[in-house]
Amino acid sequence: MSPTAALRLAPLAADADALNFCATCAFSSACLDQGYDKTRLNELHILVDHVGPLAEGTHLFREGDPFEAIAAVRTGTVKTYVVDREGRETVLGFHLPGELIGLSAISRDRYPCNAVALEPVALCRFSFPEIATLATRIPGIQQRLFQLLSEDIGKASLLLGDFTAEERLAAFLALLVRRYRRRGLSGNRFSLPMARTDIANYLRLAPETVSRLLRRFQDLGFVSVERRFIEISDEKGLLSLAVHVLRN
Amino acid sequence: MSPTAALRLAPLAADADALNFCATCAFSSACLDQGYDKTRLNELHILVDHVGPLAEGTHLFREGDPFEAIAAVRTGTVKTYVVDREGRETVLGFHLPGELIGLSAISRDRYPCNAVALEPVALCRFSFPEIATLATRIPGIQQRLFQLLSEDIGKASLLLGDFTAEERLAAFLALLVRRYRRRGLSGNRFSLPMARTDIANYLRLAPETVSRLLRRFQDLGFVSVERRFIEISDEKGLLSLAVHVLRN
DNA sequence: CACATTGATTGATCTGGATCAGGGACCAGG
DNA sequence: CCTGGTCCCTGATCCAGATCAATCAATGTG
Repeated sequence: MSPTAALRLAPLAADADALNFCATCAFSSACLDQGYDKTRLNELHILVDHVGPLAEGTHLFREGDPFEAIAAVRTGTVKTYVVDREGRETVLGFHLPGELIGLSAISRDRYPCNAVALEPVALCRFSFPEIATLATRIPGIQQRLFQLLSEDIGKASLLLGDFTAEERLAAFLALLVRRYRRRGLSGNRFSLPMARTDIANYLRLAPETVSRLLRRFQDLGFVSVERRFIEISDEKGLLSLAVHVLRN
Repeated sequence: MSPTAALRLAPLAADADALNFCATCAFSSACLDQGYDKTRLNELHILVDHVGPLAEGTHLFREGDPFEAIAAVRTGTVKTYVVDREGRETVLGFHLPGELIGLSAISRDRYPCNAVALEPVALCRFSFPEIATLATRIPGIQQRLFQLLSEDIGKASLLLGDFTAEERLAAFLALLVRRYRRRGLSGNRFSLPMARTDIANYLRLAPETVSRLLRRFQDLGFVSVERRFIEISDEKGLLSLAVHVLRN
């Protein structure tokens, strides 16, 4: 598969393995939660294409590519970003296992940004037209799609307000912990999949500022950082710095 | 109607007037565009509740209110915002005629923010559960809803990147022009419905900075500002300042 | 009318975080 | 082993925009 065509639609492969995984992914779990029968679940699974693993650095799509599919991250981390004409990069988000990519493309016919694997990535790919058609027959799917789209609207919270660098980075880390934990992964001890520069471009900071703040958080005893490895030793402390951003 | 319950569902009033207006609003225009027959259009219109006019300062909903309906602005301007525990306000957006409010509440059962009328406002209100049900029967409606939700995901573009105050304010004004024009309103000469403070809280600036920049834009000959009235005399000029933000 | 209130403007000063500059740690390839 | 290339860290300086402060214009209000 060519590097830039990971979300290009391929012949469907609804094998036992894909089916098994997809019982844990966003859509089919919506079905299971609501007790849909096996026949309907199969209707869903036939739409799912199991992609990857894709090597670090592989682009899932690039800005302007025709929109064909959305995807759920199965393993690994995906960065979405845009680049301005001066070559400066704005990171739009990081997508961890269990999270969706490509929702913002639904309203256009092209992807509005780039998506790249930060580490080896496996995906569940869904043809959007097909899943939308299915959604007209299975209300649970439609409802879940509305929910997922709506969730994404409010996602940028830590970037909206006029917060300090310290508040934004603390919130970023605290949210990472929460997101990993929600998916059953280790929340307090993990490897940051993205470079300092990526964090900086996401939080609108200089990479130097990210470095200095991580050092400060470590001096405060909230985390310990060793290259890309981070251990959250005082989550409460982090949350207390992030309280204005997270508002709870 | 009580001030804080403007989006509370009331007995449906699908009178001739509402029906006439709603031929211009987001959902029914989706139907008309796709040539749906009159029977189906009536199915849609029966769900629409025609609200207002609501006086300036009236809250359509407050953070934490139970989510019941989304709404399209018919006339006037609505500001959505959140307030942190120190009382500082973050403006999430301004909603002009033809634009939707409440989409970010779909994924929860409560509104995640406040919405207030900045000038007298008239709305089209839709019960979300009912329109979702209708969407399972009319694919055009479902598709339009997916589109509208998806559009909102990418909306925050001018707040994401690390742009200068000048770039953000120029982009804000240029987008206002574009949004008014799209709805057939005068794009080059209009009244800013929001206070300087609101613009500042939206763009993460101090109100003083907004004042100074408006003055600078005036000195550059791009606009002329007189209290809340603004005339865009050199749109190209504004766009040239905003080019990094708008990326086209 | 005088008087208070609210929003906008302008000037003076301060500062958080960017930028500039220099190293150091780690890894890959030869 | 060395060597070049990333990525990361740390210190010194600088500046865009915040903050502080004063004034002014417009709109009530009794």
